[in-house]
Amino acid sequence: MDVRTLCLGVLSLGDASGYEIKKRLESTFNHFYDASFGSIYPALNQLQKEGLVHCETEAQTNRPDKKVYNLTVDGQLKLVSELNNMLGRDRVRSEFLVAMLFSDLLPAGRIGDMIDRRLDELGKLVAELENREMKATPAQQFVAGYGRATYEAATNYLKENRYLVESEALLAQVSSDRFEVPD
Amino acid sequence: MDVRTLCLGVLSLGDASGYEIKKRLESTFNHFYDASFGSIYPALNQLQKEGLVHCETEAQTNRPDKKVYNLTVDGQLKLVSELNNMLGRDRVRSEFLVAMLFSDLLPAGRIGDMIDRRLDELGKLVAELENREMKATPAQQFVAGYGRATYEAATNYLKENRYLVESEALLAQVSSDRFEVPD
DNA sequence: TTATCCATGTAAGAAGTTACATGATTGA
DNA sequence: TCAATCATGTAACTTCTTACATGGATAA
Repeated sequence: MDVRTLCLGVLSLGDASGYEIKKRLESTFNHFYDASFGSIYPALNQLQKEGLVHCETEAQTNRPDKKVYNLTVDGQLKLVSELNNMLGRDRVRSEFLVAMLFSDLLPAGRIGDMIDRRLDELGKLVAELENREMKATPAQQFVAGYGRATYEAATNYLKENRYLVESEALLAQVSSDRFEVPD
Repeated sequence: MDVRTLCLGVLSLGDASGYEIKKRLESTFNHFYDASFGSIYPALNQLQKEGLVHCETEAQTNRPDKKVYNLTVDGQLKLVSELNNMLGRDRVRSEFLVAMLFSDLLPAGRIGDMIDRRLDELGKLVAELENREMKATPAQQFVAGYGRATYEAATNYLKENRYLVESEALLAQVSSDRFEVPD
């Protein structure tokens, strides 16, 4: 999945400029995909060259012309074909889990802070997704609900199991076999 | 988080060669990080230049010498410092969710297949994590359990809500407003 | 008055993957 | 007989991010 396909997807929901595509990614794909302007603008130009999108320019005063893109028939077909080939596995990059894995190298208080921060983030994500589920098509509800379900599970898990990485007693046992504390 | 820090982390659990680091990533970090040989070997050489790891070469017959790495004191300090700065957000890349978001552009049967495949993958991940939780330190249990909790939540969610993207009736309503079916 | 919104684009750089080179041993 | 395991490394390539260029209008 590259930014080009992502743009085709957003455009299938309605015509948009590069700027608007970025905004819509933030509000709809937020929790499982994103892209910067530096990748979106070149992607759109390339899609246009390939005839997958069509562009109409609206003149504007005091700022660059707004270029509104829409899918061509070829673009629609391309999107469907890409969707059919989405067999890739999900990939997660979690600095939080890395830190937790090595929690015995950090002070217990620091771990507690990290978990609190994470719970806070999860709470915000859940609230946002709940809100999003209201004004959405069934497919959008499904995807937002999927995110909410996993975030809620993560929240509960953290609350119930944080003692595993915060207990000084457990930590001492393990870390004595690791780095020796210098004098 | 780059591959260099990942290598420092694995080495903090015990000395290892580049090859072994890859294997341990697969068995321990599998569900939230990975790296290829093409990034691990250069990372180790760079870490050695910086004095963060030390290397001992074991001669072998019929294959390249095995280079076993271990953390230096500087390496240990660097790892702790990196762990303290892990404030980055989790990022998920899910082709599955992208496909679901645009499910009204695909035949309902295809969506069903994708969900079945996904349930299968999730089942395998849960089984593997359950197994891993047995023979692990508290921190490793915590991280494996976190993964298991979210995968189980995803599994239940998919089973209970798949109708949202599989129902032909719902699909027809929505997609009639999107692409027109050509003759 | 400072930040954010709008609006597009380029260039340099970071960070990684894939594919290749080499090649014996072992298990299915 | 075919694939996987062990073992390191390089080079080409892909892909994306960050920072910059430009700059008025508007909201806090």
